[in-house]
Amino acid sequence: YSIAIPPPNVTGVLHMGHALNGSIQDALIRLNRMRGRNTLWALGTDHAGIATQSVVEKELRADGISRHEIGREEFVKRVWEWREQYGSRIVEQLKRLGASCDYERERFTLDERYVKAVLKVFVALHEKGFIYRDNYMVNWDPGSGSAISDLEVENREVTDTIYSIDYPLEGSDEVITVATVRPETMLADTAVAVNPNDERYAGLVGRTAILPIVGRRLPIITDEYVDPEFGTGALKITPGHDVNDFEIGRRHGLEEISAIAEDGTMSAAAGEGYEGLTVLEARERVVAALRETGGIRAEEPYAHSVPYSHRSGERVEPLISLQWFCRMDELAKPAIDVVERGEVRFFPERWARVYLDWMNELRPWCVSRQLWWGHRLPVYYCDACEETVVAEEAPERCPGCEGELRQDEDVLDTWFSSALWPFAVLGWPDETPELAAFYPTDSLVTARDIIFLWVARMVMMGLEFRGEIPFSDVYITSVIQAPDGRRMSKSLGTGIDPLDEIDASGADAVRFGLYTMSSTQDVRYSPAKVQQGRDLANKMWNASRLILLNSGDAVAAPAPGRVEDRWIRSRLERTVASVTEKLDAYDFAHAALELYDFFWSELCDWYLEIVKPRLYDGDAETAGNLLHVLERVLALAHPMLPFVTEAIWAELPGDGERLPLVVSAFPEPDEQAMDAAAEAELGRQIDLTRAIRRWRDLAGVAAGDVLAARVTDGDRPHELVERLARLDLHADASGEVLAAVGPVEILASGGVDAERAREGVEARRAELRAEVARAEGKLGNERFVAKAPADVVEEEREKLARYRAELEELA
RNA sequence: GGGCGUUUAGCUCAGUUGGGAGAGCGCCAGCUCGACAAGCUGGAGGUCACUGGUUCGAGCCCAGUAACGCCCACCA
Repeated sequence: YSIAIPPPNVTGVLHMGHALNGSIQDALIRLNRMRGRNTLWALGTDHAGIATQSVVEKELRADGISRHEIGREEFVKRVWEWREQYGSRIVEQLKRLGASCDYERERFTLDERYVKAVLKVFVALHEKGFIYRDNYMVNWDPGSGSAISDLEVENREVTDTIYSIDYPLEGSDEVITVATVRPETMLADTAVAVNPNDERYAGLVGRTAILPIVGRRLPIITDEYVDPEFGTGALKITPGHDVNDFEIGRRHGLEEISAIAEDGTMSAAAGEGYEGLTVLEARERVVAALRETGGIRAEEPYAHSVPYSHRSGERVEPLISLQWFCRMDELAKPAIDVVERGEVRFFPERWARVYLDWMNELRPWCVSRQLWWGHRLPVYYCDACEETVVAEEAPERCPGCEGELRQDEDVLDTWFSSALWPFAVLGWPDETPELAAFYPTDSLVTARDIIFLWVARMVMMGLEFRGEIPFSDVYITSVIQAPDGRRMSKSLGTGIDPLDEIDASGADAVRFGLYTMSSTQDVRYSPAKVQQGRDLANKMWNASRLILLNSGDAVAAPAPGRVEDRWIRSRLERTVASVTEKLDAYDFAHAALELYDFFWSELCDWYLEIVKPRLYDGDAETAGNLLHVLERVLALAHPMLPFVTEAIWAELPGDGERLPLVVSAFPEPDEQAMDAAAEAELGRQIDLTRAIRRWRDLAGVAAGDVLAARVTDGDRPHELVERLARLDLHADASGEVLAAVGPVEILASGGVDAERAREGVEARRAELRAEVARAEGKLGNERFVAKAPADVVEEEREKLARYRAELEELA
């Protein structure tokens, strides 16, 4: 059984997402390890190209140094130093959570062997023709000075001014009006397009417009892309700076002018008076120039979505750039199949649809980044003969002309290396024993925001390079929001540090809280659930102390005799079965809550209270039964609450051969111990106890008072009722009967206010009458009796009989 | 523009195949009962967003409406 951890960034610090994710993976790993499976939780960190480079760059800048001053080699050296110093922070933090990763085998995506894997994949995909170099429109992030992929772009709603601009027609006084929110891009316009079916412009097609300011002649062309309903129905075409215009330009063979340079300023192609200006300055100047000539017909505010870099937060500049791309269509096909066939399953299921919808629309992936920190492309150019060599090992000389070779400056997108994680973390491309034993992995536990960035690409690469799926289950965790429902974020000040929570309440408490919060939807962080976990851990400790301090020399052994002993074991085994089932189904919330209910209510509130007197008397059978239950419930709880269970486990009696709980056996539900009769019998005693307690409260009987009572018929209540409901069944049985609760008649005695008792009884009678009326109404409905299933009707009749009986008894 | 999710007790959330609405916290009342006040006992509190439909019966199924949230998308 294996899990490859989603490798945290080396720059990362543990946040609530990691804590949830780690708690879940750890429960799965511990569960399967205890089941005796050969288990690996592979650990490692991600070099995180842009993030890490920015952190180190920022540090340098604080010292007044730019990375360009010290050069690439020195800069990369500094990043490695940074990584040596801080890179293991998050790993240490995972330990505090109790994550039982394989810390001995920690990997890093820039390890020597990992680099080998990345280069091998790049070269192989290049040989297949999937990876190629092209001059193409990319998302340029001026913040990081690099191209980024479509997935690293986020669209934000922005209100800009939309300008309607008149382009004069050549040889006429007429104009054609186009609209734009980016007037500065007109400097690179090379056409005007209209819809082929737009009759308004039919006469203009084939004529020429004159680009204001610049004076360039623009052909008026037709393209289906243009929406005649939108604006004037005429569209200025800027193939160099707009994705759609680029496509249209390629369709029509238009000139591609790059008026904006990669540094975010206007290039020489923008023309005199514009070169060197920032985009915004250029915009102002273009608008001013147009105003002067009356070229602006209208300007109005316009809300639209604009691409921003997910990394740097700067506005993305679409521009044409020479980059390396990876064609995805053929890689996607098998990756679609395995999800459609259910070989890779998503939990919750609906994410499979999201995955498939995206996979069916895959466009080429821009994999090159203009950074220094990362896997440098294994691509070598010969300036002498223009040969390009793609090879894992750098060749000495150009194979064509023996000339000098120059390695490509770019590095790969970080997600390119992460895509190999499930097999590269196990040592691929070497055929290691780990790879043989643990690939494919079992569960991938991750957040939904990287389904495309990471999950999909791992499936594609796993199938391409191992011929096998990388994992069979993908569990998508909830997103944990701040308690007020906002995003948890550092900048908003809404973040909650899991380490602070661990300090305050303990790792088990935080884990329990996170399990109960986990859901199929987003949830708000609930400090109360963490407290519930802290209380449970505390309860486990105290209950264990009670048992261990009073068990003498007893050894764990199920006691056969008493109904309550059989009852608790039956409840235990059902809990074992149910909690296990929930864990296997990734239903951690119910697993945790069912454990809580069993331990708190059934074991502590009822069973311990029932057996206390015998335990104090040194009854070995009772102590043995308790130890038996305790051992099993500790083992059951261990995957979720490792610390407190292990600590108690160490205190259990034994001959010193007891293994640590972490490597002890996980309990299998024992069908033999499930005892419906015992459960029914004790259920009756508990109901009766609670009914009498309720009566006492209604009647205002002081908590400490023992009530005189007697039993009316042969159905004698168990002695536990007498004690837990504080009755004296051996008192003088001749007093006035104040009330009958089931088979128990409560007699008048000094401490009871008879009048108030009557009120209490009357309140209960009113409840019962309402229930009787409800049941009678239902059974009086002929159609219900005729159409409802027989067992439902029968059940209703039994209820009615029961309520009538109690109503009569309650004199 | 398309898709997905959510709407249940004051708060945060559960509610399996339709068959008398649940938990934790909070609230009220009462408890030094030899593990635990981070505890024990009892209790109050809900036209399950809205409208219509199917059904003997709907929190659950169907259709629609509203609000909130998320994802995807090239409309100047």
